[in-house]
Amino acid sequence: MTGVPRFRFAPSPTGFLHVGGARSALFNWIPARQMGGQFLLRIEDTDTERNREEWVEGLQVALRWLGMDWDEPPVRQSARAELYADALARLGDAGLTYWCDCTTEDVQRRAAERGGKPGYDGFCRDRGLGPGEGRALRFRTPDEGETSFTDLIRGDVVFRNDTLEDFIVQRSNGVPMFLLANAVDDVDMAITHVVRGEEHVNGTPKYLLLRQALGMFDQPVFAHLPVIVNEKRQKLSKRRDDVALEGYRDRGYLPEAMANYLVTLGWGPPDGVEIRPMSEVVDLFRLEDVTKSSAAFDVKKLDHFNGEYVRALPTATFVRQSLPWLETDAPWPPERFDIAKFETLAPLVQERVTVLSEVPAMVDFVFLESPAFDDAAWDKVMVRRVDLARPMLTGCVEAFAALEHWTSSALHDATLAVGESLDAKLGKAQAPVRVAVTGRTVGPPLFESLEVLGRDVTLERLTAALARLP
RNA sequence: GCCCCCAUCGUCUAGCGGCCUAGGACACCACCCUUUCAAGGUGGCGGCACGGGUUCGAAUCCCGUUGGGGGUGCCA
Repeated sequence: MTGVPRFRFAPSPTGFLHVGGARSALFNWIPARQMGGQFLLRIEDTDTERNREEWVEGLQVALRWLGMDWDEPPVRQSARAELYADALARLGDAGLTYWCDCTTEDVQRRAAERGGKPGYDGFCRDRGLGPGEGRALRFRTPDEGETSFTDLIRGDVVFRNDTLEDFIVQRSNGVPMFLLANAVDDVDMAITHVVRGEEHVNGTPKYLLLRQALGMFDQPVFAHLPVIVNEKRQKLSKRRDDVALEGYRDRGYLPEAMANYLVTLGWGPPDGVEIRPMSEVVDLFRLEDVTKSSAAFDVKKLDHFNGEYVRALPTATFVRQSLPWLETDAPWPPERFDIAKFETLAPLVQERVTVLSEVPAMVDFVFLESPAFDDAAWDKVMVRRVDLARPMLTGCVEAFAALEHWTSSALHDATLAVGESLDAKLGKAQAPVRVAVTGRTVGPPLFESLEVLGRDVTLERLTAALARLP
């Protein structure tokens, strides 16, 4: 293999990019960048009934979001029919294909009759059928010998050719099948490294046979990645599992955190430092080091990564990144949002969220007309401890009103003093004030929050809460 | 059924015959810090699936068992 290494990610646009696909893309992009090679995109959209144009765009948006770029315009299989037709003609001329009019039902029935073994039995191999309605083209696999390849992750993999059934290369509607298009394109695109999910291992000998039949005897370097599974150890499924990358983006996961986490699924850096910039991963990564066993997608760990990345953000960036959750679909009327107030609280909020979608709930008390009271919080602090809540609130109304300077430290001291007069430590004493003003028992530091809120609103809320006390 | 593959804490991993009394991370528990909650700090719990070999010595090599996964489409 000469020239620069060429990797490719070849998704089928049948849905959102899912985490497994994203990791496959990453495991192509990373070594490509490390080796100074190229990373290419190929849209495998031969099955027109299942493809949708919006997914094609969505795939690219998601890939870019994760920080990947590609070196040539994406190749669209739907636009390369002549290439496949030509390859098919060559296979036909070489006598390596034949027409078959068996339906799926025929094949299954015969398989059941001879002992429940699925797979095509070569029924039409020597019937000499010509093209026609309802007839698909099959590739004649060798009856003897074996086909093998070397896999960076799995080592040598060998298949006996007689275990390979004659497979379809062109459907009866004239559209070429995956394996054919895949093989033709990899040759045409001069792909040197095929990195993909382990679900493709069984198809690899067929792919290789096709390449050979087309005159390409050099093999690409293979790396079949272990599948990503759910907590029940099953392959991640679009229907069953939460796998859409867009979903994570919409919940406020940062792309850097997502990409970083994905990379730790099946691979670990030699020094054990998992959270690190992608540039370092590019330096350290080796396909040979990828694990052979499947890895479970662990949202808890992803959350941890994301929290780390969120906290590492410069505050200004955190503010900017949070804006989508604050300006649209926020629980308050848009005109009540005040970015200056948010900026003041931002550093405190930043330390307390793991995903950006949690930001609004952290600051909603600032922008809501009146706080959104949490029933459990109200009951716990205001009802069950009304003995403390009433004098606390009463004392704070008076003390806060008398404050010379409306600052967090002055508010702290005043609250502390009121609490001490009631023999309550600050931890207990601040609770009724917090619930009265924010509606919750948890949130950003209280006195900074009150400072941002202002004296008028604070006193108003304390008074209102007092009136609601049982 | 057949084909391919896998097997270290609950999870992600390090380990490539002696450095392993098996290391790290997430989660969990405890404590510290503390105006709530986080964050942070300290400590703890917890694993080489099993059985045979090979070897002076095995988590590491070989075989088997068991368990698990992927594939088996006129999807990709």
